[in-house]
Amino acid sequence: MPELPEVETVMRGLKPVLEGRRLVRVDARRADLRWPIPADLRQRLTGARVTRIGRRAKYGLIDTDRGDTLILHLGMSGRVRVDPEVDEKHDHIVIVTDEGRRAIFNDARRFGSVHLCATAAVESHPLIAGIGPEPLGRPVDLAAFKGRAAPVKALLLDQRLIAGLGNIYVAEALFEAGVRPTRAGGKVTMKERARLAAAIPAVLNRAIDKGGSTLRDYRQADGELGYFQHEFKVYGRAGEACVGCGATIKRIVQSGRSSFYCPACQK
DNA sequence: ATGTCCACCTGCTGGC
DNA sequence: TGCCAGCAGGTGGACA
Repeated sequence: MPELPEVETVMRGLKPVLEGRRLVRVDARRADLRWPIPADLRQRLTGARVTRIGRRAKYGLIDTDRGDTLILHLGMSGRVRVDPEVDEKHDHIVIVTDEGRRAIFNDARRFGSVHLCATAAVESHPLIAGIGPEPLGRPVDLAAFKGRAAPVKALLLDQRLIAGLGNIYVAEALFEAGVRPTRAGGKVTMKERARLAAAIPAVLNRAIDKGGSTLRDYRQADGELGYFQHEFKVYGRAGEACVGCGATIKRIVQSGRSSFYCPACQK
């Protein structure tokens, strides 16, 4: 589920559950996900009060009054359930607050991760230090495309250039900008870059808005992909008619991953 | 530096 | 509760 909008949705869902609350129990039910789960997770978090819920790129951030930040990555299949009625396979981390509310991190494929880091050092954490600027709340800068031979799809997926895009929203943003995923970054014109710079936050914000409304409806922090999927214009729609022109959406494989685009609308 | 590929892991779907 | 191939939202690290 997890590109920027899904992570944002999950963290927004956790905010009313965790923020300001004291954690009375934090358990890890296995020793590692993608990376080892900190052995002192329980010790450092039990009894701490959550001061802030945030996000950086696709990382969820939970700050505590002890100066620690829990850094959470959802990987490919990570989900968070709030106050679930039943346990599920792959429930790895359980957080219980002083109000008795529970947040459970479930990740079947275990590509997700959990780290603990001093709050003041989050931006210099090895996994976060190299990440590029956030695409929301400030202009997206695509100057780094200059001179690059790699396909624009690969550049947009590179978290060092822009934070938060994944396979789905890259496809959607490229469609909205009318640019084919195969174009070399350096050959994307200034005009196209400007369209892309506008399309990226637009697509992400629409997805967040959808997630938010679903979140309110279901009172869940479960960022399950599904909110926005009915609004995808190209992703997963190979063989279907383009919503813009009726041409058939194509699927190609770039560096082992699916790309979808309209051969007529995207140049 | 840049571009490309692989590995990590489980679950689901569709074809046979 | 059939089997197998192919697919899936990420990304660090190893290569040329």
